[in-house]
Amino acid sequence: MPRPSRESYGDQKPPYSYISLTAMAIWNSPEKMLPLSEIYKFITDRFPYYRKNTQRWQNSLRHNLSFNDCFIKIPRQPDRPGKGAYWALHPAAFDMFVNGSLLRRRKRFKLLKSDKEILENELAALTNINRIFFQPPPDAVPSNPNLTPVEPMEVKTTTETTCIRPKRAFTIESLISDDKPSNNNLTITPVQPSATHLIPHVHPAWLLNSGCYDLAAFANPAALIQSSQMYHESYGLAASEDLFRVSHQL
DNA sequence: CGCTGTTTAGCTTTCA
DNA sequence: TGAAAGCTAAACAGCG
Repeated sequence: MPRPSRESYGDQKPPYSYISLTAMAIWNSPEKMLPLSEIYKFITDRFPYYRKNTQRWQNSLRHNLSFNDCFIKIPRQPDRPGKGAYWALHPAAFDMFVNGSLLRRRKRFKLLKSDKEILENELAALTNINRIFFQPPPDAVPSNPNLTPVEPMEVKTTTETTCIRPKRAFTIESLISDDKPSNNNLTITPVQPSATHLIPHVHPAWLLNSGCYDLAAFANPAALIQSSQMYHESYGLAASEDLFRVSHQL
């Protein structure tokens, strides 16, 4: 018997957790990140059940976003004013769900404290980069002696940066195979950041979803581009297509 | 002021 | 049956 499609639940509550629904919404977005209001919209558009009692489930959903490390809050870029941040999926949270199912997760995705600190540090660095690159050119705004120029914050760099791509998501293979090191890991060596090396307008979610955790890679455009290309060729598109297919089958 | 985000608490459900 | 996962409620702070 064919399984019901997502749209066939009608007023019945869909068998997805809030985490699954949120992950679906984020993955269906072109940029793989959404503001809270768009996550609400995705869910209410597809699941009529959630068009009522909005206060209740939206509160639960916000709780899940804050509580679970699998969701990353990404500050808005200055050219995208609005309320609230963007939310993305942590790249290491790909294989949370049992047998590729969005019904129940294998285990809670929890970052180690050290990893969490690294991530926060990197997001702070990105916010700083955005501030620098989205600052209007000096000749575009009348000089105002009351404004303090933005001083670039020091971006921590390492001599070696490892970009860890997630295992191919939602396959039995990914669930049963070891996390043994492989050539899936790309080692790049960033150079010291400078104004000419930094890439403007690269969004945090793009970087995070490309599996590159260390934003020092910003300092080496060639490595960043190479990393991105390899990711998309071997994993990125396939992984997102898998999730998209799964979320449509259920 | 309403929305967003965080946190705590208590309960139910599911799984090993 | 205990632990983990999930759901709900609520209080509160910050921000646009």
